[in-house]
Amino acid sequence: MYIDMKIGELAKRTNCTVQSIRHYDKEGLISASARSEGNFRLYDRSTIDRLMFIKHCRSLDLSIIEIRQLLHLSDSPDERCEDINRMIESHVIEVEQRISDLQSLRKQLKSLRNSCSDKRTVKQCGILSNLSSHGNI
Amino acid sequence: MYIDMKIGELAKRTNCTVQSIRHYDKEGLISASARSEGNFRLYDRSTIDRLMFIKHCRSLDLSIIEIRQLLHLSDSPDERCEDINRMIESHVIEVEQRISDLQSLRKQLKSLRNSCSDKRTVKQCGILSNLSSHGNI
DNA sequence: CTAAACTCTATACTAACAATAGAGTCAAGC
DNA sequence: GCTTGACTCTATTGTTAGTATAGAGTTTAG
Repeated sequence: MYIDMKIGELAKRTNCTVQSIRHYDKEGLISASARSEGNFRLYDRSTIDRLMFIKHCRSLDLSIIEIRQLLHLSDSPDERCEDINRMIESHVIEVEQRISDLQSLRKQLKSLRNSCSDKRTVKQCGILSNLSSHGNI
Repeated sequence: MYIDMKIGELAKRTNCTVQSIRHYDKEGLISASARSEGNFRLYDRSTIDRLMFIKHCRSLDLSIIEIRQLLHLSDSPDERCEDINRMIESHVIEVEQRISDLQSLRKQLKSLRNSCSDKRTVKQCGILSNLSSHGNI
């Protein structure tokens, strides 16, 4: 049951790179259950779950700091979970803000792109002249 | 006409910070027309335009490398401007990809947020248990 | 001439890793 | 037991576009 594995096997099983596991280790998100005589990290199976949790959070673009908080909270199962909700809520708001910034950016870029065709020279390029003007496009 | 100004005045006129101007200087996007006896950077007025151009590009999230290419191209006014068009085009595509990534992220976060209410404890928290499960939400 | 305001270079910091160097460890086969 | 190849270790550097310092030197107004 308590099979220890080295970092390479953990990496394969979780589809992480060895470096990022070491990184999470250094950041305190996971830790080796032991070290071999030669100082190799040895992990038990529960680390797989923990790492999958971390990967899932990262895929949602939660920061390492936020993940650390979540892992800390999950070690205090009787606390109220308002903090978790608040974190996710503010994360949603951030993401929505970034989406709307990017949408406005896309609009500007598209209008920029339409201001020139390939056949002109740089001197006549509508893109460059638009970028050079002080006002907005 | 050839009024030289020091970095602080240039910063005020362009609404850049002094540090970012020095940064652009180090990156080769702008350069001082001269130095004072005491080694202060002295800029002429045309640098204001150049800096506004840079700011405009940065507001469109063009990288410093891309801006350097644009500035280089605008020094070769007789070249064809395909490269400029291509750069903007691929930038649009990148931005659109990022938007769609973020939209899917928002969807996941919202569904996550709906999986728990404030009144529960961490132990019962739907968010944590969702993050812990291996599959997608 | 002094003091305040400004500027200089160089360095470290931000996020989340990836890449590398140089050294050491482990496991299998002979 | 020894070699060899695969693996792992720590530490350092790089990535982006700046921001924030430190400590020293310069300029300018009064």
